[in-house]
Amino acid sequence: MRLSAKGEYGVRAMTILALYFRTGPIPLREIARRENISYQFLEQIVLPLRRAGLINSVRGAKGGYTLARPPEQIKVGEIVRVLEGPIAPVECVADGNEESCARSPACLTRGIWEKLRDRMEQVLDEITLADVICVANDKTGKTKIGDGR
Amino acid sequence: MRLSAKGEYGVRAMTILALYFRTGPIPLREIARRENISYQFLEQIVLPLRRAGLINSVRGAKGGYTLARPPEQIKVGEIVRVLEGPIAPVECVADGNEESCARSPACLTRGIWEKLRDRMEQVLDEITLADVICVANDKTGKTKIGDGR
DNA sequence: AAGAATGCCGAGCTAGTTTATCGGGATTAG
DNA sequence: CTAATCCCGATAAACTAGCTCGGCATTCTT
Repeated sequence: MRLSAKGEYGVRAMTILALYFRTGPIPLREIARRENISYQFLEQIVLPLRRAGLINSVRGAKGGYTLARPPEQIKVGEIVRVLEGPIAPVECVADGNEESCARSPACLTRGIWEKLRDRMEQVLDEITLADVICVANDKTGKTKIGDGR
Repeated sequence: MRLSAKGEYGVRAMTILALYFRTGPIPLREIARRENISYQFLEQIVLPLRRAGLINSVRGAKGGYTLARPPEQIKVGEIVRVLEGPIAPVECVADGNEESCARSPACLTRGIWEKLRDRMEQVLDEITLADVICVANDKTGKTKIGDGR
């Protein structure tokens, strides 16, 4: 039940971009250094993020990456879906798999995974990058993320 | 964000055992056949379940496995934890890892994963095997599992 | 007592995935 | 022109998931 490093690194990288949203493009090397991630691995991670339209790139010297939208408008769930595929504990409840499992006409366990999937999506889609970096400004440090409902 | 086949098969197998809870021990071959799982792979799955005390075994001819407790007293979360390890989207929020991440004194993303972990545990620990097989008896078929709050 | 049905268990194996690394090209600021 | 940066396909190393094998131990049935 784990995220891969790709997903984890991706969310961390997007968080850095959110912190510097108004500061102009941030180069990948900077992010790699700060988050202690292999630069070349990080390249592979931002590629799909850019293709998915979550970030923009500026080429050449003084170039780098910026969020394509303000932090309040980027949900963690979006990032995770781009890097990890559909959020689902088992394959048969991913995407638009509306039919029941092939193997069993009435799969008893399906309901478990549907419910788990829904709750996972709910959590990840209610937290935006703004929520994540908000904790950084809040010096109490105890604030629960995403509790503003 | 997927369960491994081990976890999925394990929950399916336990569901079968729940269905036949009062019928005496069910042999593994029977479960393997019904659920279309490799018998020898299933052997490896029930081994940790037995060691964890979730099921009992009866050796010899007419032997097999039974739930160690009635279905109402076995949570899906227990099964998943035995087969997949701690329920946590990233390693650093698994188990009793109370300290923040080693790499960053104040990891901004940690809160996301803690919240996701808590919700996942909540779902899996509120569904018992009795809830799962209950749907089998309820012929409306539309009943949401675990909605009895 | 024999034989069949079962559980118990360590070892190995294969294909795929994950996590990088390499090498080089394209673009742009200064 | 040069350094900094993004772009991107190919490859490699390590790991893991998902089985498979072989054989022993126990118990029921005949």
